[in-house]
Amino acid sequence: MESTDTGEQHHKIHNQNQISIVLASELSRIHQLVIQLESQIFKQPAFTYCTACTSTSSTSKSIVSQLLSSTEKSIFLAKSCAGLQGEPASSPRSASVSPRSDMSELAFKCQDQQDDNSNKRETCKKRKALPRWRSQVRVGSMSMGGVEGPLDDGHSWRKYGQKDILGAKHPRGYYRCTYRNSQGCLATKQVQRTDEDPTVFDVVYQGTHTCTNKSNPRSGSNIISSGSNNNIVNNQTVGSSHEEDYLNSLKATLTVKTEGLGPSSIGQEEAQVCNSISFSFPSTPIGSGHVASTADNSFPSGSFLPTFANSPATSESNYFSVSPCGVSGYGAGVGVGGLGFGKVDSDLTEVISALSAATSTTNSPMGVDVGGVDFGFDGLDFEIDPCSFLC
DNA sequence: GCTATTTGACCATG
DNA sequence: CATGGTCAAATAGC
Repeated sequence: MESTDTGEQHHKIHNQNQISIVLASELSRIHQLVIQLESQIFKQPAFTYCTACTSTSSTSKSIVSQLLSSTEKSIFLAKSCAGLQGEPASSPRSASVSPRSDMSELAFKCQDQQDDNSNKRETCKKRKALPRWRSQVRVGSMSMGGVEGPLDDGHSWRKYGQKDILGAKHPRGYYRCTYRNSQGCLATKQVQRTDEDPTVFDVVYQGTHTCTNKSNPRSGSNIISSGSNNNIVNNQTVGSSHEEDYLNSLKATLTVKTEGLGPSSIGQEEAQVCNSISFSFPSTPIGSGHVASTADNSFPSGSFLPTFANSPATSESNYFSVSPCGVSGYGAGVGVGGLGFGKVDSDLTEVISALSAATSTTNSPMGVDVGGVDFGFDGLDFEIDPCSFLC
């Protein structure tokens, strides 16, 4: 199998190097942007946070410092992957590749199991290898009808399950695209009411819409939180327009909170990263830690307008979130996600993919809003401002 | 009758 | 084994 793909692999490697070079360049840009952000932050008497945030400037300073450090590491890693500095550097995580990091493999495995196992289930229950991103949605806007008001994120969702989550007071609702069967749209989302604020829902989107049907987007909810995403693959175009809407909304009120974005692991702070996108790795299930929901099953089946605002920075999780922009196919798809660092460093690949997606938009006319970027390669937690993800 | 939701069970994963 | 994600039969609503 490998022998037959030699030429293709060479081509991939070549592309990988090129991409890595570009990545390094983009990371350098991020680095510069962080520096600019640093100067901007400390230029202002009071850094602007969302209402839910209470970070201190000292924390911000610390975070910026970490960002600078991490971006430098990222640049180094990218260059390493490009062969510019010899052996590719492996992230701390790369050594232990999550079994879920190789999604295409899972897909095949899934298929195999379908063949081997009984026909009890027609469909595979393996965790989906789809791009993910998280949003926190405030639905309590009185002017828009309150918590139970009609909400719509631009797509039709059908609830297919609900589950009580350990440690969460509120059950998590599982939704999939209404047009899953008719159009094969695999987009799903999980909705869970947050513990801190009953009007805030933590929405985790998985997969992107390939359906053409869209309901009329409403703007009743306030985007207060961030998107997160993992398993990034690039070139996603279909079905991402609503995410762009989110981002557009986001741009209007972008604020940043850097508290709690500390290095890896401890992460008990309920850092709410306003309008930032958090990157984590898929090796850890999402939302187990911070998606404390409060408790009520009344999830508007329809929709929430994901407001990229506060995402409980699941610093302990390996959740990798990024704007849906730039997210695309999966499995055999390549895109930047197919950077091809291969299984050797699939997690890193994801990071880089996301970063690439993020950095690809730093030239946005909107300017660069590097909300919170936590390139902690120790913990590999990334926080990137969604405004940078405009497609 | 059709479509959406609820809910218990099944299954993958760690 | 505990937990989370999904399925699908039962049920509800239009």
